[in-house]
This record gives sequence, structure tokens and C-alpha cells, in this order.
Amino acid sequence: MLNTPHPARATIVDVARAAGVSRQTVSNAINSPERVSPDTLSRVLQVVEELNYRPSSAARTLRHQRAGAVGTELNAVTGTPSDVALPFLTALTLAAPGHACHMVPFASREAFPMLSGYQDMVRRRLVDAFVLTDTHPADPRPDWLEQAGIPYASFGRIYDDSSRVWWADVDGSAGTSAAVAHLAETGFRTVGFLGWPAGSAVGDDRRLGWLAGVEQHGLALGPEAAAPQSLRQAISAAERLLDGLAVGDAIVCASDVLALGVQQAALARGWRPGRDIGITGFDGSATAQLHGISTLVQPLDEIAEHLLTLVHDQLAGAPAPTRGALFLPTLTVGASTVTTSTKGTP
Amino acid sequence: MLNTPHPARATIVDVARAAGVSRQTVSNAINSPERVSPDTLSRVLQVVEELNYRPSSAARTLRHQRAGAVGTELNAVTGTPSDVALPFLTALTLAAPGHACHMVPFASREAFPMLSGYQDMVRRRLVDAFVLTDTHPADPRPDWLEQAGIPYASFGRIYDDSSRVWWADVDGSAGTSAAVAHLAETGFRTVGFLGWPAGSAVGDDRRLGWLAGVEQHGLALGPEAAAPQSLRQAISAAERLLDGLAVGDAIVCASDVLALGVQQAALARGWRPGRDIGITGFDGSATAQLHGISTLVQPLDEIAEHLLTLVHDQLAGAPAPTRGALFLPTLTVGASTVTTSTKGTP
DNA sequence: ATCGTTCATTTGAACGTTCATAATGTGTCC
DNA sequence: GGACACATTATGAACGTTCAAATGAACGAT
Repeated sequence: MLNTPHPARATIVDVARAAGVSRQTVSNAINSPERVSPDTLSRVLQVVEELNYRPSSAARTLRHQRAGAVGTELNAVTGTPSDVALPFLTALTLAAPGHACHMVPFASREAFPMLSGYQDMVRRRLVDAFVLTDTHPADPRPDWLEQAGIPYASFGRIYDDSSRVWWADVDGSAGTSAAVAHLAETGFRTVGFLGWPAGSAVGDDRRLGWLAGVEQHGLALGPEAAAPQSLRQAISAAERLLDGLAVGDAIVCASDVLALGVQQAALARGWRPGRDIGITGFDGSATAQLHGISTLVQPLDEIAEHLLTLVHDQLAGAPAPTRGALFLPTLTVGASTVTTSTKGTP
Repeated sequence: MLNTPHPARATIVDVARAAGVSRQTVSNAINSPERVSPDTLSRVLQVVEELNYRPSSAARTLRHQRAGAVGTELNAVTGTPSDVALPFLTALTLAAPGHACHMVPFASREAFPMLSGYQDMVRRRLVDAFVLTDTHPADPRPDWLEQAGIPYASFGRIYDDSSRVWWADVDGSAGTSAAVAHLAETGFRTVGFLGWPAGSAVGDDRRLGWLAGVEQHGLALGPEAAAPQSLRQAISAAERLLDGLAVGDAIVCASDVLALGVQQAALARGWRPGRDIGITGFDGSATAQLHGISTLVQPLDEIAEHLLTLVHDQLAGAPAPTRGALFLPTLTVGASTVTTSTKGTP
């Protein structure tokens, strides 16, 4: 970027001169209007509008020693980015102005996550804090950030240490449990599960919700299977699963891609999703929407809002919360669980 | 965001003191090393490393009257965001540091695009320029930005006025033409087309490439159909199209979602994609990747790089190019065009 | 020895804002 | 009428950086 100046825009002294007051009065009119008398206030604000004045964020930053910006890393390494990455970034971007800040994305082709990227942003004082995504066990970032005294909030729980509380996450088991409830209402009596290979905290959580839901609603426990987050492997796992099920049964899935696999496998054997087999996914991704799969939509707006509140609290020196925050996903019904005929209620 | 200060970090005077030189010498050591004698240079740089010093971007911005940031609007209105929006933003974010800047996303739930958002960023001097996406005929943004003297570059051509040249786009006809070439090589002899309803500049362009490709390679012109960017409608359009085709023929599509529709319709009648019917999509989206559809991948890195160069040139006062820039997509072969048997070459 | 030249380095000022504090005006109470 | 509280507005300084201009040192040429 070049170093030649902009076309001049109004500064606070221009406004002050035009309104016949001092710098500080203009500043007060904008930042603490109660301090300035009603008539000067209106006069100043009118000039502000006329000259289209807004305080320079750079000058503010320099004065306050606050960037008014939150960094967030984009995953530029994995070929297939997460389905919710963009909606989540959008939610953050929308929530940011309400917290008097803006988002600054950064990324690296080398690795994800990339500690040096965080370091760089901090040293140049481009951001005050970070929002983390894709945190995993043994993630170095929370450690490093706390060591450096840099506020952060994570979308997704932080595993290593339960004393880490600056996070918000989706309540996975409540989600799958709600999916089972919906299937029960819709008339499905046997519910299986397609999850990820055991050991992933998120996946195990979602599986528990399925178990609990089936028990709670007095349904029959269908078979379960696992596959990684790949359509091909989801399809073959689904085929095995369908062998153990009959028309009129349902499958709860730990992700939308897995659910898509079930849908494709069902279609391949002539079962109509929603009618012959109930399918629910998880994440509310564009994929689910595209294929008409009922899915658990993550409340990304609420989560983004909460995460920015968390970093704000840290910047304000507020005490840490006692635990991370869980948010309930909401079921969006698609064709994959629609009732088009009465199912086997005795 | 709050107004209490950061944990103190080293400033240029700290470095100067520690190195026993003046502010300006440190500044020179960083910005124009050739101006400072070799031994002081190394001494200063060593202290810079020890203290982990980096110039404050806010102070730089204030001094240079340059934000060193480029704004870009995220579409928060349409339910289904574009498949390439995130990869494109990632490409921009990766390219930005090479242009000594960073990206600042913004969005609004009200409308897309939202002029007041651009206005606000400019008034607060948060960004120097914008990268536009989803430009459409009668888009108010290019007009407004040029009027205001604000540099911009658009991903996607600007329609109204051929004197508008600050854009880069994908060469759609070259892309579909390359897809036809690939189908010809793979052994398909008849190639149909599934596009969008006539009238969209992008769609019409891609259709022309299909026509040209078929002619150039001496293939038989298959039937064509059109559907909007919706899976359901793509499937029904594809069904009609398949009625007019036989096993061993192929369909070039104007988008990945359309191609997905063809794939689903083909599967529904027992035709194996790639073997019984060739299918190509367009955009290189995650959808295509997920479903193994051959697609024309947009060179997003190149385009992002070029767009940032365009805004840089404008900031530098460089003369406008004579026309917008077109970039060639590259075909990624998936299962939907794979050769698993010899096809009807006589 | 003096003067100009060149190179390395330093000093003063400015970018636009807000904090801390000072100055001014207005009214109230005794 | 003077003192005091209070509300309103104004002034100086500082945030960290870089530009423009000034200083000082070294060196040849006269």
C-alpha cells in the first residue's frame, strides 16, 4: 500500500471551526453529549452532518491504545473449508459494530492454526483480541495467548483444562436429543445413529444426545455406525446402517455431510427420504439446505455476540465466568423428515 | 470495546534508547535500511528483535493518512451464500500482507450491497479502498465510489459501462470450451448444456463457450436447457435434458449446483456419472468437490492478487488499464468425467 | 587552512484524537 | 456584594510514527 495521502476529509478541528467551538466540545458532543448544552449540541451535530464528519479510527486507536479490532484466523490449509466458517465470520462481522470494533481476518498457507500470525497482529497492535475457531486438544493458542495476556474467546470448547472458560459452543447432545424428539413426533419408532469415529469430543457428545433422546421418548434403539467427514465413506457406512433398518425407521447423524451420505445411500436403494427413512443432520450448513435435509442449525448470531462480549469483558478486566457457555441449536425441518404418510404407530 | 490501555509494548523510542540512537534512525533501519551505516543497522535490528518491536499500525496510519486496509462486503442477506465467497475472502486475506495491507470485512442484514456501509468505513478512514463482489447491472457502487474518489476493484465484470476497467473476472467461455475439449478427449461425442435462464451475462458467456467448443472439436450438439441456481429445479431441468440424450453423452453445466442436479437426475435413472454420462460443473466449489464432479476451478489466488494490485495502482495514481482482466479457470477432473470404459469412438 | 560535498544521524513538527486540567460564565446563598 | 458551587467550554499535552530540515563529521579540492 502506498504512502501518498488521501483526498482530504473533515477533521475535528474543521467541525470545531465551522461550529465556532473548540475541539473538545465537538469531541464531547459525540462521545458524551450530556456534557454539552442542548443548543451547542444541536449546532455541533448539525455541522457534523453537514461536513460528514466521523472521528478517525486511527487517531482514536493511537490515543486510546486500543485497536478496536478483533482478529480471527481463516483456515487456508484444508482443501475443504468448514461449512459454517463463512456464516460464522459473517455473524462476527455483523456483531462487531455493536461492540465498537471490527474484525480482521488473517491466514497462512503453511499451517493452521499458525501462532506467528497471532504474534504479528499483536506486535503491530492491529487487534486487541482474537476469536479462535477449530480449537482442538493440545491447541497451543489458548496457552500462548493467556501467557501473553491477550484476550481471546473460542468458538468451540477448550479441552485440556477445565479452568479455561473463555469459550462458547453448541450443545451437541441437546441438539441430537431434540432431533430424536422431532423424529418421535413425526412418527418414527426406531432411530439409528451415524457419527464420527469415537474419540472426538464433539462427536461423542452428539452421540450421547441420541442415546438419551431414544430412551426418553421410549423409542427403539437402532444400529449405529461411524465414518469420517467424507461423503464417500459416509455413503458406505450408511449402506451398512440401512441394511439393519427397515422402511419407516430413521437415522440421526453427527453432521450434515454424514446425513447427505445417508440420503444418497437411501436414494440408491429407492427409499424416499422423509417418507421411507427419516434423516437428520447437524450444523445447519448450506449442504443440508441444498439437499433438503433436516438439520440442527447452530445459533451463530448468538454465539458471535457472546464471544465478542467475552473479549470485551476481558479487555474491561471483568472476572472470568465460572464455565464456558453452551447454546442450543434449533432444528430446521427439511424434506428428509417430512410426514407424508402415517407411520407405524400401533 | 473499552478504553483502558494495553499491557505496554515496546515503542520506537524504547528501541532507540536501547540501541543508543535516535527515533528516526530506528525508523530508517526498518523502512530504508540503505540510509543507515551497516554497523548501526545491525545493532538496531538486533535490539528490534530483542524487544520484539514492530511499528504501531495506528501511528503509521495517522502519519501516512493511509489505513493500509481494504474493505470488502460480506453478503449477509441471501440465505445461501455463494460457494466461492469464503475461498475468495481467504485468497484476498492471504494476498493482503504482500500488498502491505489487511482486509476488513463488513456486512448488513438489511440489504446487499449496502452503500451506507461503504460510506461509514470511508468516513472513519478505516479502509483506503474496496474490493467488490457480486457486481450486477445497475450496481450503484462503482458510480458512487468513483464519484467519491475512492479506489475499488471488482471481482466480476462491471456491466453498465465499458469504460469501467477496475475489475477481474473468470473467462467463462474459455472455461466451458475447455470442458468440452476435455469431454472430447475422454471420448464423449454428444454434448448438451444446462445453463441459467438467458439474460445473465455470466451464463450467456459460459453457454457460448459450450457452442464454440462443440464446433471446434467436431462433436454433436446436444440439447440445452436452463434452470435457476436451485437444486430442485436443476434436477427437473436435467431430467428433460437426459430424455434427449443417450448413455455415453455428456452435459456441460454453467454451475456446480446445476451439475449436481444433472448428477442426481442421472443417478435416479441408474446412469453412472462419468461412465454413462459425462458431467462438468463450473466454479470449483466445495459442492463439486464433495460430489466428485469435474469442475472449472476459478484461479482465486491470481484474481485476489490482481485485484489488490488494481487498488494499489489507483492509490498510487497509476493510469487506468485499457480493459478488465480475464483469468482462465482450470479443469479439475472428478468422477463425473472419468474414463472407465472405451466410449463410442467409431 | 578554508570551503563545499557527501554521508550518517538527529531534531522539530505534524497526523487527529481524547484525557486532565484550566478557564469562563451563571446562579445561589448568606 | 462576595463567596462558593456548578455547568459549560477551552487549552495543553500525549499517544507512536515519519517527513522535512538541521546538525555534525569526514574528506577532497582549492
